Amino acid sequence: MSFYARPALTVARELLGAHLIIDEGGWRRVGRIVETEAYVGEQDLACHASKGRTPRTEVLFGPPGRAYVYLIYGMYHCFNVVTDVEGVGSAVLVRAVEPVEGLPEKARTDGPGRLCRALGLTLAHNREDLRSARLHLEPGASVPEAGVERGPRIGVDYAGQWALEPYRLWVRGSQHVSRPPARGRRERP
DNA sequence: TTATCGATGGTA
DNA sequence: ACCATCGATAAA
Repeated sequence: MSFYARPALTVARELLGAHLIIDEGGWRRVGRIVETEAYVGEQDLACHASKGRTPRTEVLFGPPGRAYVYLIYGMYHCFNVVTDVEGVGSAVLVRAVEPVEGLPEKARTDGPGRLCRALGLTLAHNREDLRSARLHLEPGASVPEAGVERGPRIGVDYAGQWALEPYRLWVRGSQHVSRPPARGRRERP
């Protein structure tokens, strides 16, 4: 039973604090995951698997521990980790990391689109096995329960009641969590 | 500070 | 015709 062969919400929780490592093209970059979203299966109207098995979504139903990368709005990519057992179409979207290694000091890695741009993740990484040396995850310092905040997922208003489920998880107080306008209240020092 | 809008291309 | 986004711009 692998780390990924569990419900998306469980994996989303445990991915907080983990390191995302991409080592290819003579360039090693590492980010610490600070924000995730769980997409829990075919019944979840926000999950792409709810559209059924198509060439695009097939990877979601496949074995866990593979990458699901897709193009959104014609110009950005979103990086997901396929979760749960084979046959269940679920995944975890990585929404933000904090720069650890191999990234410009000014690089922004908050938000799924910006993080893929900064780390160089593209459709070329779709369906890639996450146990490879070039693209994998490693556990980092565990985030205590009190350090985890939860709320509704971003940008899935079309999903009706499913949009209200608190499947978005983030590390409390992280300066690298995405800040959508609706919530954009900057806490002062 | 919040609100609105357009870019841009795979997918169905 | 959508769309798990972002950045520019306007308004206040």
